[in-house]
Amino acid sequence: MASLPDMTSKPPPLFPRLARDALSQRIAQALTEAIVSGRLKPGDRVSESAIAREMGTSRAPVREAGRLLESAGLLVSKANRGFFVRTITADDLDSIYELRLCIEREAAARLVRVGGVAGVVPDLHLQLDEMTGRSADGQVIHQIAADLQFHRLIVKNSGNSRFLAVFDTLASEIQASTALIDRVFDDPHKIARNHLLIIDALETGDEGEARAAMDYHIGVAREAVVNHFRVLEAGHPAPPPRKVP
Amino acid sequence: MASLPDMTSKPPPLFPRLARDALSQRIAQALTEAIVSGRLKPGDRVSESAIAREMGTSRAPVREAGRLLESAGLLVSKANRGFFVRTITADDLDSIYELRLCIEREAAARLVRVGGVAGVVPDLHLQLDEMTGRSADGQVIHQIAADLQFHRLIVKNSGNSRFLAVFDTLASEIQASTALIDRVFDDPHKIARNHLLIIDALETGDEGEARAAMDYHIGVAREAVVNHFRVLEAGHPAPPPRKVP
DNA sequence: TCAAGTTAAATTGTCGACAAACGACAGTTT
DNA sequence: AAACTGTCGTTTGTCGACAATTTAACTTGA
Repeated sequence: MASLPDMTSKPPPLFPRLARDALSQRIAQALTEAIVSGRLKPGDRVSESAIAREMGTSRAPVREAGRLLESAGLLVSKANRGFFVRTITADDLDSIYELRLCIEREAAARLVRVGGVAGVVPDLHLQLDEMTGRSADGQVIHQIAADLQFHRLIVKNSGNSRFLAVFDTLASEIQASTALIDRVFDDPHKIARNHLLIIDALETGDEGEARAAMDYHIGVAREAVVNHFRVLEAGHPAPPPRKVP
Repeated sequence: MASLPDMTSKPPPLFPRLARDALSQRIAQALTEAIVSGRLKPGDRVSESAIAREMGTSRAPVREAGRLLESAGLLVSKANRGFFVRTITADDLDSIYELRLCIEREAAARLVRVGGVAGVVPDLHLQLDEMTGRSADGQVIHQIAADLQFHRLIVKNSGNSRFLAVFDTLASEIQASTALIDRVFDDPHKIARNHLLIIDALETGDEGEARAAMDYHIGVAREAVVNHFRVLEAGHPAPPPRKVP
């Protein structure tokens, strides 16, 4: 369905009508890219005027982009001080993973309940290939992105839009925080095998199985990531904020 | 515990830091009040210029307030069209309550786990009094607010800051949607009794008991509210948007 | 009468400018 | 020497104005 050409509206949406408002969004995207890639580090100041100067726009759209990323959890704003890249502690990450666990556990169960498993399994396999492919060329960031995308597919197809909204927020925070990590935790093929277990659990058609698989999978990731950050914090007790354009 | 004076931090926050940025926030608060009180109805347009004219400010802070409420889920923005009061469907509410269930179930269990029950029970009883008091004078809106506040206390003291962040978003959406309701679902004293059951469960010190109590309590509310909205939707298939200053 | 095309009004997106607020540094006092 | 106070430069919060877009109102034609 939804594949028939729509005769009622204009013929070709050839060029995706780029709304004027897109300016804020493009700025937001550029900032996001800078954060998840690690060019902007936690605690760094994000100056409205500096960004505006660099990008050749006024401060207004930069401000909007900042607010956008603030609600996405990538930036924080101090009154009369401006925006700063959010500093994420190990405790924060633990809270994030605990919430993520609640969401994804239910999402997996819900996906089974509404009978949407068969529809997503092919996409899940595709995403898995992407994941192992990315890890081959040492692109840790892209590998993590593909990993999150795998989980996102499950959440999205669970049918609860709020689950997806929360997941997206958490995912961007996780992606941003893992920008500091330069090594993979596990052998890529082992990770792929773990994800296969999730698919298997989904295909049993048992809600309890699906929940349990998610519980285990995310629990493992949680422990690994949080521990990694705890030792990082032990080494860098208070990283001094850098001034970045 | 948590009752000893904290010697490590500054003594008293004697004067509460009043930031200049408060302007946007005051506008946001005024808009929120208008929405939850029902003066602004779902689908209504919220014009930047009109609001700015009325409040005697420029459009910039109004815009910020709009973005703030957008991330809070009270408004939606269409490109080049401005802000509109979010229309919430029965399905939306069902999704919201399902998410709320996930959060609060874990929050209750977590509260028990970290041993914070004794610290909040007195506050919970105070909030319960507030709730029954409000319902006496027919202030349904305030009663619902007090109800949400009760639940918020539990979430807040659970110790996971993300739980609270999500809950606050959901709470404001619930509060806004229930602005359309003009009658109480249940006898106030029955509601109070139901909340007492939650307190009892928390005091058993058993995580499973706490979870189960929340499951039941929120499940009942979910069914009542969602059903109420389904019949509302049957009557008002597509309420036409009103133009409001 | 209704439909489509055209014009006018209103509203948003963006811009540059101004004043208040903050952080830093220096000077003064105890 | 330490702490407080005053000044200075930088950055944000806010403002009014302009350009682009949408909405409506109006005209025209079948």
